[in-house]
Amino acid sequence: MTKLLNKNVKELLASEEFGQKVVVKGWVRTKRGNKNIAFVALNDGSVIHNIQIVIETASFEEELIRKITTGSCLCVEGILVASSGQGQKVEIQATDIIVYGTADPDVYPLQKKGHSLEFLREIAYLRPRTNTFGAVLRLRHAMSFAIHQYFNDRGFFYFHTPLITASDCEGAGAMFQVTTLDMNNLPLTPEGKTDYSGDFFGKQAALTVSGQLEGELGALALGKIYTFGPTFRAENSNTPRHLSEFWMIEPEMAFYEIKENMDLAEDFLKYLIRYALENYRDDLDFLCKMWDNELIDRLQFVLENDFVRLEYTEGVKILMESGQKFEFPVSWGIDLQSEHERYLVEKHFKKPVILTNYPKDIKAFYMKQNEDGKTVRAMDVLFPKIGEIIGGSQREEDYDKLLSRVQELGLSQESIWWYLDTRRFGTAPHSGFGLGFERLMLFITGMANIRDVIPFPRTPNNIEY
RNA sequence: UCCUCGUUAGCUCAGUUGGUUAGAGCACCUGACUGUUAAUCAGGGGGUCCUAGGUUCAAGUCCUAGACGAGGAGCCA
Repeated sequence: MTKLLNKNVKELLASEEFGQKVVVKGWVRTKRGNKNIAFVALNDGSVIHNIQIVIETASFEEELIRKITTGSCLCVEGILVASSGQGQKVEIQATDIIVYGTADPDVYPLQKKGHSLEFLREIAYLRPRTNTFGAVLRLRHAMSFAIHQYFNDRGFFYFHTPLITASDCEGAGAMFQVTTLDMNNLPLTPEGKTDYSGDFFGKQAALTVSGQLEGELGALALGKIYTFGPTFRAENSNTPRHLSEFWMIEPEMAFYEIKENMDLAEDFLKYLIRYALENYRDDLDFLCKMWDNELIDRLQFVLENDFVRLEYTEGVKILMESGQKFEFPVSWGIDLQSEHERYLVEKHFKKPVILTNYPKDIKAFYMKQNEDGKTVRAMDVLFPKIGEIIGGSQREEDYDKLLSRVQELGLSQESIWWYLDTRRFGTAPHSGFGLGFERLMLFITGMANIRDVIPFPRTPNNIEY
């Protein structure tokens, strides 16, 4: 029995076992040639590059060769040889070909020439087969893996927070309701409101908008934890930076103060960038060439430079003294607009900026209050091109301070009694932050629209695939 | 949700002050070419000009409404 080398395209391209009999399976990107010889560029998703299959047409049925069109799927048996052509080092001289699946050229939407990203979004079920999405999706995997690796190596535990939560919890944005009630015949309370007592959970429930509050419980038991899971926002946001369903990484650390929190955020982001550059350079080079010529330089730059650490008050001062005309005027106490963040990051410092100590009135109730009575220990990491990539803070661990803040803001104590209780039982200083995974992917890939860094984007009015 | 722009062949787009039968490149099909590199060359087929109304002798072109898409803003990650 002949020994067959069953390797993927990535492995075959790196192989030098010329003369070896091999089998390769994949999808046809292009076919070209003439009456006597055909060249097929075959890709199996393992790597951005294709392997060239050389077909002496005389050795095969004409009908078989006709079936080999862009998008069709093949199993090719052949000999791995050094290429006599210019474009590649190795190629496969085909001896046997099975067409697993044809792709009728009249109706197959993907062509071997360029498509717009907007068009590819309309055929999201096929776009993973393109070079661009192959690269993006391999990098998406790489970043997922590197995130687990980073935290695992540093003693963090992966902590699973619930996706379905009681809905009247505080926090960001509108929520998607989860119910098994008959929407066409809702039970009503005597006051005429929906009666949830007969609903699946016996009360109103929704998809989570953040795992942070539960994550804090984990940190106050296991020390250092991180979450990495989907979150859901029912906001009607139509921008290149927002999704209705996105993935978030939320580390939470007992005994970390804001400074250590910042150090972790910076080290973490640099680790991920370095991981991509060192392990997925081919995909980055492709994306750099095709979509964003400054991608590699920008990644290198962020990697090599310290992030600027700046207090909100200082930032506001810089903005007010800048002489720059802003659409929204700057004064102490305002929430910074995109234009302000962009000015600080892209014009003034030309580096990533970590902005800290925001006015308490524009930040969440759980952030640790500073002694000045005006600010809280929040930190936002601002990146060039995409703006806020991380938001985090040291958490308020003092029960009375936290409770008074909850009351000030008129939040419902009943729904987060368990969260407040952590400050009654063995409370500890702790900190954490949230990283939007797709925001990270925008930065890593250089893609401009967040719908192009997730396989199946969920946005208002978009749920076909 | 607000503002701006857009929607013409499978894809990317052109289409002049409203005027005869709506064009190009690529893709596809046919043919040519002994090794191509998003192959090349020649020929061919392919259109609900987003939808519905309206103005006009005449609408892809002007008006109104709607649908969809993109960019910016807000919300945020």
